[in-house]
Amino acid sequence: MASPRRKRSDTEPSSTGTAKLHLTRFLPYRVSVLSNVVSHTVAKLYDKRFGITIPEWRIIAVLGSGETLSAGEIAQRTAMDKVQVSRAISRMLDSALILRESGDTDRRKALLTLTPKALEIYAEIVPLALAYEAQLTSALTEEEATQLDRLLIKLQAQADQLAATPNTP
Amino acid sequence: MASPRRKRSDTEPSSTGTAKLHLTRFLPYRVSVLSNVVSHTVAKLYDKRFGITIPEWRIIAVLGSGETLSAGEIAQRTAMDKVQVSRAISRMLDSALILRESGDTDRRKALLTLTPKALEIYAEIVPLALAYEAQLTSALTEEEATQLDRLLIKLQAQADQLAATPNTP
DNA sequence: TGAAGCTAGTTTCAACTGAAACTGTTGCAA
DNA sequence: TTGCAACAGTTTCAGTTGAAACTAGCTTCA
Repeated sequence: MASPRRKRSDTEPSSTGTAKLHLTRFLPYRVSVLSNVVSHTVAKLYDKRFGITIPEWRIIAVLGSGETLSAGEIAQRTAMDKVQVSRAISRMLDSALILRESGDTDRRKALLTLTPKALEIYAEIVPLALAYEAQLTSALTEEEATQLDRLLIKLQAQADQLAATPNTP
Repeated sequence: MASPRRKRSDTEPSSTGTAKLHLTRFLPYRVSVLSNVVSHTVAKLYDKRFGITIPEWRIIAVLGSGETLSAGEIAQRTAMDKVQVSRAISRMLDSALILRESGDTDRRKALLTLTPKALEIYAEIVPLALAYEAQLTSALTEEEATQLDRLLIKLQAQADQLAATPNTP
């Protein structure tokens, strides 16, 4: 493998002082494009066969083990905001995918459980989802898959931290 | 490093026939969450200081070198659809960030160029964008960054192919 | 107690989105 | 030529989104 003397960076300070940027090498752009294609493909999978959206699928995914959670807990685990969760839940109530009963100790918290119908969907979707994931990673070696796992964890941690930082003054 | 005997997969065929899935280990979900955080952070960067959206920024990015492109070419290079591009352009015309003149040879194609004002924004944003990218990858070693690059390319290629495949019959 | 301030979840509003329909332009073929 | 399919870009429509305001229930502490 030829190894370039120095990693060719996007930065090109150039005598004029104007740095250049190639979108196709810009990490945020690349991640966004990848995410779009993947989400779109996966959404088609869910929607076509079961008529559910990604937020609904995520809720089914976290409740799929039979657990009972509040809307807030679902929001945390699915990385969605509470508005999104609220709306997905109301759709799922309409389509009888979820049961809601208010808690005894705290009546603000609604306890949410999947209906048998939703559990069936879960049981059907999971293999499809995993099959897609397997196909996606089939282009990688076992070692690369492990690397990917580690890199994603690191990037996510760093992205979270940078997002939390108010603003580089 | 302890190496697990076998990669612990999400699949859990289990005697009942119901596979399980942990959202937090599901690649499409992970990529989506990462993309959201990153995009959100970056959008704040653009929006706060320059009042532009991500589509507008992308257009500025591809035209930033001074090139003249048609809307269709912009759509291709930015991975946005033509509707998104059309709308971004009309906003940019309003805010005097872009110039449009119809081509001589084909009057359907509008030739688009950035105004000096937009070029200034470009010159200001690029360092900020690159700084963010640098911070994001600062958690990685040089080698890891190279791996990431390779993995993203592979994943994108595979995702594109799977998206193109009509439907696994 | 009970006023003030949390927290959980919902609603509202204005902006954004994608798919499909549409307008105008070009190229090709009869 | 004219007629028609293909193409570039725009508009429409119906739905989705996120931020902020709001309602309702809980907690604290004077």
